[in-house]
Amino acid sequence: MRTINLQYKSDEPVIDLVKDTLDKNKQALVFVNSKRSAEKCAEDISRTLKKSDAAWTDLADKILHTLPKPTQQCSRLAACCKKGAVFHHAGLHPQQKDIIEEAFRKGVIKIICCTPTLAAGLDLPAFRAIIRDVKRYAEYKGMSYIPVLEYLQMAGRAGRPKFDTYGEAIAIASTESEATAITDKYVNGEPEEIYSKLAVEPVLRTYVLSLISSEIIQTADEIKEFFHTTFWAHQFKEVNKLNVIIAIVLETLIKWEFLHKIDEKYAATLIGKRVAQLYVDPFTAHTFIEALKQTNVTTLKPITWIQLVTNTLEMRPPLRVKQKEYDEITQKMVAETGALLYKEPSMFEPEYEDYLNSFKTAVMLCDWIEEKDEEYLLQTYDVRPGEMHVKLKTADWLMYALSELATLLHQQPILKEIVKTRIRLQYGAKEELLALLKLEGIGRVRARKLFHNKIKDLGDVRKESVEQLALIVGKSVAENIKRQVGQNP
DNA sequence: TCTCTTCATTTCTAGACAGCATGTC
DNA sequence: CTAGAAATGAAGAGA
Repeated sequence: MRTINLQYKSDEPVIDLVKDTLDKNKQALVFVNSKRSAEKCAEDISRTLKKSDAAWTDLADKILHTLPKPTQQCSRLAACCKKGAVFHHAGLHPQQKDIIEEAFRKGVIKIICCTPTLAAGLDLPAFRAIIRDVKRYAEYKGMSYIPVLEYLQMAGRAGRPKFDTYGEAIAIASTESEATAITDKYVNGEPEEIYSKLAVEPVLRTYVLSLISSEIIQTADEIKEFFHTTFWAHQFKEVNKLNVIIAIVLETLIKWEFLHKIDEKYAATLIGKRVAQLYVDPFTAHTFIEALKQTNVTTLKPITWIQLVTNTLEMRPPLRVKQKEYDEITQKMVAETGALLYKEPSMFEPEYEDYLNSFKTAVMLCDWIEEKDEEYLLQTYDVRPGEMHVKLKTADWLMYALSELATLLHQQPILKEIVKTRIRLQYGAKEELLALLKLEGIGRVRARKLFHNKIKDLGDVRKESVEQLALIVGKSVAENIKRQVGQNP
């Protein structure tokens, strides 16, 4: 440790440190514990910065125009960017993340306020890593200290090997006692043991099925042997417990008809093999199959399939139903109950809350396929573009799995509906646009424009002149889609 | 009396990853 | 099961 002499001494240590960093013409990452804090912190900092720069204005402009319509988040980010300080967290649109990361690497952007995302994933070194929060909210625990490993990752961002001979990792304590706690736990302490991801039962299920399906292992003994040699067993000292879990997993996989057992040898069934290939949690697959079997009794709507997908482990964490929304969401759920294949658990069951949360996620996705824009989703559901992106990706993957299972079960009419819903999710478009979306180079925005101009399907595209089309979607796109419908522009 | 500002009190919410899969009636 | 931001309420200043 070394002592830093700061010429600034306000009651806001982060800002003092940032100013000092800028005086030295260096860069800093400021780590905070929530997305909101990251945004606010960046705003607070940018407010104290007076300089402006053409490069920053250019970046801000790019940031503002990554989406067809900028969200409030976009504007805030752009405003900060004009002063050379930005925020970064999982809610940002992937393109905006790229812009920021690149600008920081080039040294254009000097300050990033971020959540721990930035420390774990990519390699973005800075002269200073300012760790403002060493505590973070954890459910049932309140504010609690983050793992040592995470601290080390953040601290490890300090120092740019090519530019600096050293780096500074600075943790901020608000009291003396907190300062000693930080020193003991993080600076002098040992990182806690990492436990393998296999520890989670769903993952074990998936692995067991996949190993048996690919005939790598077949007998119970081989299975045990396999897992005992893994990293997981190494960490997880209780061998008996491991065996018990494996036994349970095998039993349930047989019950769900993904495995069968002949002469002490396990083998995957036809469906089991497909599930293994799809790489979804067998439990998810099982619930999908059960739902697909009983679809003839209900009214089927997009929300039917969407809820099926949102109510899975893969889609965790779901959106959270906020206090204010509670009544509204409950009412909606009652209204849609005829279209839902997972029925709600009793209000007194512990899973009721989870059920509502996943239902809210489903409702949000339904708004997306009704062509609501990102700003609306942000305001209404508090989903930011980046989180939306992740949700859509997993939802798409699960919808694919669902459609494959429907094929396997010979549910042709249902399959059609599922596929439609899947495409609508990919594009965020209403059903009426599906025909146009088949064209390459046409997404939700252009399809909507065309539709608005009475061009509603491929036949209409054929009938319309290139010149007319060009007025709507631009010359090159117009020529492109004309070619796609088999005409020479 | 009304509007705007400031300060105190209450209410509300809170990070993020990897893993992987195709073809359409 | 806590910290900090946002929302709300109450009090004060000025026209």
